[in-house]
Amino acid sequence: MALTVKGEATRRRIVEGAAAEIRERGVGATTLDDVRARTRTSKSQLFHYFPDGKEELLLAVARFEADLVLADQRPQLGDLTSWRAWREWRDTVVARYRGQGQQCPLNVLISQLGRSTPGARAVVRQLLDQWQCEIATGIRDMQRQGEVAAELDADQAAAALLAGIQGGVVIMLSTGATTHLEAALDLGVQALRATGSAERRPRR
Amino acid sequence: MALTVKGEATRRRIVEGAAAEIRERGVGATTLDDVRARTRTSKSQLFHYFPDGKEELLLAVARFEADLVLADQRPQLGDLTSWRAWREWRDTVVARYRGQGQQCPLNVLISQLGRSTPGARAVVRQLLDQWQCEIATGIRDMQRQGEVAAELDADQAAAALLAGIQGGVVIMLSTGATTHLEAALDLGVQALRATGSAERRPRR
DNA sequence: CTAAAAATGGACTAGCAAGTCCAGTAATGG
DNA sequence: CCATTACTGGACTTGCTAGTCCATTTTTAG
Repeated sequence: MALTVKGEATRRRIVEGAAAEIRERGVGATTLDDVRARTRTSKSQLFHYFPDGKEELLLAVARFEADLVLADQRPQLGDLTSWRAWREWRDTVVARYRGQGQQCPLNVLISQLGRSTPGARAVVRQLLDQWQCEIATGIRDMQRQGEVAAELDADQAAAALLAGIQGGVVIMLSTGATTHLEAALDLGVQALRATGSAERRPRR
Repeated sequence: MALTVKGEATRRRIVEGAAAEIRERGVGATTLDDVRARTRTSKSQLFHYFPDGKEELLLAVARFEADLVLADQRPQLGDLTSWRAWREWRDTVVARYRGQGQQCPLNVLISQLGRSTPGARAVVRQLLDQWQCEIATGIRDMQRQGEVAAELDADQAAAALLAGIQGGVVIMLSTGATTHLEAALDLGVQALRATGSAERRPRR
């Protein structure tokens, strides 16, 4: 079943429309008919491009959203090579999540899509993995520059930072404020910097 | 509509059964018939005790779960008056979430119930508020003892810690591991302690 | 140009889930 | 007691949603 140019475009339109619909109304409230109406397609088209129906479509949406989440942090994430870059990354993340409010790809993916099927869960795991890996790479770079203590476990620190971001976003969706997200990022980065400036007085 | 003793018991049975069902299968997959079967009740009983139907029942479940989340952290939370107590609290939280695996009241509340109605969202907000407040109280206590730097913003630190916990739990639900939760708690507490032992060299 | 493959439209089905209704049984209180 | 109120059982209705089916149009490739 090779896709023609037209078919490819239709398929993309369906995925993007479904993603938008889900962001606006939640996965539970989104029906295939909603997607159909929004993307100006017919039932048969939906099942033509996603033979396994809704489940397959949701998986495609999950992949789409996962790509978006990381893309939204480019180019800063992946180039955390100075405290200035860290600052810019922090600002980018905060601005992104403050701006989009309730319509959050990350939340849709992790809390809604990621719960349903093993496939979607794998997509989530891969996203988290990559995300954490890029943060850890940034930390190691700062260690190489002597800005962060060499003894510090970069993976653990990246894990904590990532957890703070996830939690900050989750909380934002309930409170509407980015306070917690900012606190987690600010204190997380601050803790990293502190290890560097304390180099002179090693504990052991 | 005053409740008799029997009525009270039935009502409670419904809420608890619904909560368990939702924890096991998710809110989206839980139907009133599931609850009915599990609690050995009839349709008319469900609507007798929750005239507004499913929505009202879900709100009751949300309140129930919110109480549980904090109760699970007692007595440590609310008595964070020594580093030993902090350590025990950390262990309690980790053990709880490691033990319950996918069946997580906190997640059900925040990610599933909290999305649906304004009422449920209010319940979530109140839970987070109280939680953060108790953490902040613990930090202030440590400040009074000189174990944490006095200049530190206790509310901001509590917010960051809370975000780390939320994120750690969310990540655990995708990965199955408590790595991130532990990293967030450990580094969070460690950062607090570090401010105390650095008292001698105030920055400004 | 023309057959095969891809894409599309939309009616139709089957099943499920929320909510309604009414009839009947316990409990309560004066 | 006995009338009123609370509680229970379960059949029934209504509406929606995923998924099916087939007829038709468009595109592709030889």
